[in-house]
Amino acid sequence: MDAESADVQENPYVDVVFDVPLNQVFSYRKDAKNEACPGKRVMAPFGRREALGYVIAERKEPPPGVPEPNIKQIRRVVDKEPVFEDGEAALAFWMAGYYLCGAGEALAAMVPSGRRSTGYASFSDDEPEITEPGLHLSEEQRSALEAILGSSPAPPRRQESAGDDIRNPPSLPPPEMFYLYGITGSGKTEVFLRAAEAMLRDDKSVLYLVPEISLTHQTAEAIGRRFGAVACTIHSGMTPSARLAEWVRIRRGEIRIVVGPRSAVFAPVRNLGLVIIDEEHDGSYKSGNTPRYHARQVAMRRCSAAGAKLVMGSATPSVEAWKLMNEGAIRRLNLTRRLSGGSPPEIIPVSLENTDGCLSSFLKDEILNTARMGRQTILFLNRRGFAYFYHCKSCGFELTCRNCSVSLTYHKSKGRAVCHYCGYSVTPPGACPECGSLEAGFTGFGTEMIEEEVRRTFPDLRIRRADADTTGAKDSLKETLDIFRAGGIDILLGTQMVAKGLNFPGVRLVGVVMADTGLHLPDFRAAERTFSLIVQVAGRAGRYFPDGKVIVQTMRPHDPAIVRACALDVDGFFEAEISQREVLGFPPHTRLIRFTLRSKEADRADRAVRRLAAVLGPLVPKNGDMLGPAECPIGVIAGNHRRQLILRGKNMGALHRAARTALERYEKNKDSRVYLEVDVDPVSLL
DNA sequence: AGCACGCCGACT
DNA sequence: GTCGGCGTGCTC
Repeated sequence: MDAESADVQENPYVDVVFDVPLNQVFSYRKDAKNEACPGKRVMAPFGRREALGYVIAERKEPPPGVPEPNIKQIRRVVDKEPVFEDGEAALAFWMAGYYLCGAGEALAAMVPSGRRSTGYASFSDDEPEITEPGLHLSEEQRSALEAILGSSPAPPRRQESAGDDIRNPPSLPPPEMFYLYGITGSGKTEVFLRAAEAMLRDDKSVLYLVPEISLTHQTAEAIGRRFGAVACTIHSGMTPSARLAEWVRIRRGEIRIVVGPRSAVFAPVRNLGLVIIDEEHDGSYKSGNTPRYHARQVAMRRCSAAGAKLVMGSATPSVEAWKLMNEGAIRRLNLTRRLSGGSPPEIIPVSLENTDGCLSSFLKDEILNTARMGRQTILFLNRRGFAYFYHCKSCGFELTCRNCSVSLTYHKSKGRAVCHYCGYSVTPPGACPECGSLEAGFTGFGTEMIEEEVRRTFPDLRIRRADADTTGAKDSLKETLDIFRAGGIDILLGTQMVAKGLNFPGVRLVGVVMADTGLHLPDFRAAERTFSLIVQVAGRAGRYFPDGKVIVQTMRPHDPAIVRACALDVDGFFEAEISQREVLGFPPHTRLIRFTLRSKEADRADRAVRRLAAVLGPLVPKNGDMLGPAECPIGVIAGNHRRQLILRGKNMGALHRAARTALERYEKNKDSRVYLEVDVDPVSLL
């Protein structure tokens, strides 16, 4: 071990980052056994405790300004072999800069938190690689594939070298990007798979991102069948140690194509050649907690660092992607034709304005017709609750959560009114608590109420509901869908999770019970989401029942988002939406950084947001502005009073600089019991 | 983030 | 007299 002892002499120290909201690197003397090295996790004395840290570098001397005696020693090394490398560390520092978090927080989000990595080769019981005999590609598919593969081979960018380079990520030109824009059933998946295949043949690796939950399994299975041993799914049901084991195999180059949700964008594949983002518009690509990263953004960064290509796909792109396509930064590849040749189903908007109850007579008739034909119906509700609230017709009183400022939703099975944010519940009062009127009660559309109405209206039909409440047991949804597929259910009722049922041939009718739930929300993406939902449902529906019908019930039959969705006028919608966003000054014409402050005590939250506004205000860049301080649209959640400040501008670089100095100057410890959260490129402003 | 230190009020 | 909530500061 001469080399090692020479190394101790050479580099007796290591630089470590921790999973804390600090933008700082700490140096330590190596552990007694001298196992500490970059890429391993270590336990180190940190303040008055011991904490898990990530070794990002070695060093010859103590860092400037820290005298040797102040330097502590690493206690214990967690991993036998490194679990990340310079490339990942560099990505973590880039994330820290972009998302304004600590580099350690970013690393903690990328590296699985499993126990120690073993260092032993894992069993390989995988089947040999199977490639399905080539189906014929359509003309459109073929030219899309050619475009992706045939474009100029990007020169491999330099390998991130050790040293300070890791900590100061350079800005890089954007990668080559493509968008498979086309309805479901137009064969996007096959193009993705062929492109992946070509990359693997070329000795490169592939990341295949899919939205959380929904499509993960079927895509993963398809890929496993096709690529066998090289494929690997990082499903969310994996234990941390299983995840770490897979992670280590990927890092060793044993696995070269990874399928998984958002976090799979970090998979440490060797020689990355291609990242695929399926259903690019899907909201689950944006992380909901601290490094609030967007997988698309991280993918872009990884691709440009590696000289890899990025291919996205959806029938309803995000407004951001649409704009980049128009500008030419993303090359659009149209898939306009269904492979099965069928045309999209008829989409019929129906007004609910003068309807008593939640089913229009038109929808009722169609359900009956469908049942008489021996076919099946799916009824969609886009969210739990929301419109189902306690309301007094005399005085206008509304029953709201005492912790959160949202309306309570009545759950008949429990006989209680429940808050969907914090779980608080009460027995609903018989008369209005304000004025005593008996003209008070629950109105609106909740899953349960619709179920009841459907049962009342169609006593002879077999009805089943599937949503987060009935699906508590894991396999219950699968079971319901199995019964449905077998024809044992006439009407399937549920939220987006029943979308899978659309693949079943027995389905003829799809009803979106209330398309505009959420349209009134104070969120600049409301129209985009509503539009997307309708088009997705319709698109998926049409794939399997060309003779079928989609009925979209709405309170606002003339709302442009709904009209255009029903006409499947995607271009028209985006054109209107983008100019609307421009008028209002919202993304993608501007960029946003959102600061939310929350506290159990309203006055603390108020004080904090005012102090932050005071430091941020003077730093707002030219041609930018600051929205707030204001109460968040959902002012209270689970007893936390929420305040927000939104920094808006044209140029993210300038916003970053302003935000960073504001965060430095804002002494957050002066507001105890107040929590600050920073969200760069927020998706929702609720 | 955690965690300790040190400062005031209010209790056995 | 001390217990404890709360503001402050620090982490190689």
